[in-house]
Amino acid sequence: MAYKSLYSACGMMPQEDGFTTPALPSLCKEAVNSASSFLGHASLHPCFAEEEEEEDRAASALRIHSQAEKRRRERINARLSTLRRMIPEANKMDKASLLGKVIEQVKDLKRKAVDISKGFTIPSETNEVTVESKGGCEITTYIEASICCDDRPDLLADLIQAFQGLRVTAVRADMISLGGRVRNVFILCKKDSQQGGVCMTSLEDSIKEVLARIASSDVVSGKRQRLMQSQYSNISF
Amino acid sequence: MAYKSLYSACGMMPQEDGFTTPALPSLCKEAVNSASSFLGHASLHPCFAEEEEEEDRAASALRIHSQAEKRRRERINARLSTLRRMIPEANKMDKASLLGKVIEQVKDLKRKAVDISKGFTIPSETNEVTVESKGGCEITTYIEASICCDDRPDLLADLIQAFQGLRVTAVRADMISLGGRVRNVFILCKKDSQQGGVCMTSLEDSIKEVLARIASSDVVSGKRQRLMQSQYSNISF
DNA sequence: CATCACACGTGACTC
DNA sequence: TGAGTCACGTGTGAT
Repeated sequence: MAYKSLYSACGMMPQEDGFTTPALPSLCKEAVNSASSFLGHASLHPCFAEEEEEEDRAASALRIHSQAEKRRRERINARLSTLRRMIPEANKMDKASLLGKVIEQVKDLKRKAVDISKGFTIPSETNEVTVESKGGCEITTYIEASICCDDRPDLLADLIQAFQGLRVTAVRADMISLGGRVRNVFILCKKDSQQGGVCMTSLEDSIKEVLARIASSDVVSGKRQRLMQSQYSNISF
Repeated sequence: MAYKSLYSACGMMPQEDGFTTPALPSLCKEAVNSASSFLGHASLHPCFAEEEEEEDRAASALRIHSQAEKRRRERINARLSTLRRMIPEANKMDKASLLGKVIEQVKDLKRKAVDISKGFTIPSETNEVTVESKGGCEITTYIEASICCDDRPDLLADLIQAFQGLRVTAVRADMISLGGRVRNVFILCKKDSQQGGVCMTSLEDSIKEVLARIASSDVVSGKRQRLMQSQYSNISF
């Protein structure tokens, strides 16, 4: 009975959904016609006569099935084209390549978001100093230096003075203060382009040493009351 | 001739790829057998005899075609699976719903990234000062103040001093310096909890005035050479 | 029972 | 022409 499936409901072909579909004329109607005429030609067997009444039901079931499947395809393809609209220059790409680009995008956005919000972590209770060399471009290299310590009015001035003394300049700085504690993250690079003058690791060590000294010099009393005074701290991904 | 497509190469069914496929047995072989036997029954037409030799080629063409199509499906589904792995709790979702979630994720990440990097826009050529009251929580209100001007060594010190004079404190600060220009964004709140002491709009006006004065006081010569010294500036979405 | 979602094979089209 | 992509209809299992 499998050839019965050739009696599909190709009678209606909506096909007026032109968003990305190349509007195939779907020549299966001819196929059905030729096959049915051939079978009609071979309908000399009387054993096929009593199946006429259930063919209608089967045919209508197949028709609504194919319509549902078409709707499903349209749903998926609609999502796919809005996704294609969101990805730069993905207008003429395979579905697979498009999805690959989407994966890349999501990974990239997540990584960027984490990178950006790295310096936004809430200041911790313990003093912390990290110095880390970042890649940078081929001309200059960058150093990411972070310090987490008690806040005080002249902390920033001390840091600036320290950077000037080390002949590095901050091209990027993030500071978040919360209840007496502060966390600063700087992206530093060498001041004048005296590349290769001093060893990179020794410069990092110097920065680390200076920052540690600044962090531990709490002039004011150690602990102040901690109050959640900033809504800008809970950036979660 | 469309029924010729029933002679497909269902003889080999690899089907050993089980990652997500429920391993359908693909009963089209029965369909082919029944159909072919039926056609064999009706092969009383001698005009079908000379087509035997080209049926092999057509069959093999169909086989490699279906194999290629299977590979294509596998590629798409592999991307879909990795995408499903990246979206939280999308393990049991339709393809369409999964793609919807992906769209949502991408939009959300882009929006968050833009929100975060709002203060991180590259310093512009013209001086700009904006002061804007942000919502904050019910206890304190925040003021977002940004200044874009020429960079100079004591700019930060001037700003800090100005904020101290206005009795506001920065709970959050972003600074980006690019080629002699700098853009600073501060989230300010009143220093000691003297709420309602001064009118909010007059405080904003004072901040704006002070920042404008600081921005326009270029002690050094106006234009320095602009060099692209930071990779952290071109955050594009 | 119907409905839904999936994989499959196939015809049409493009490069 | 041959490899690759797409939409389509269909069979099938799950809910």
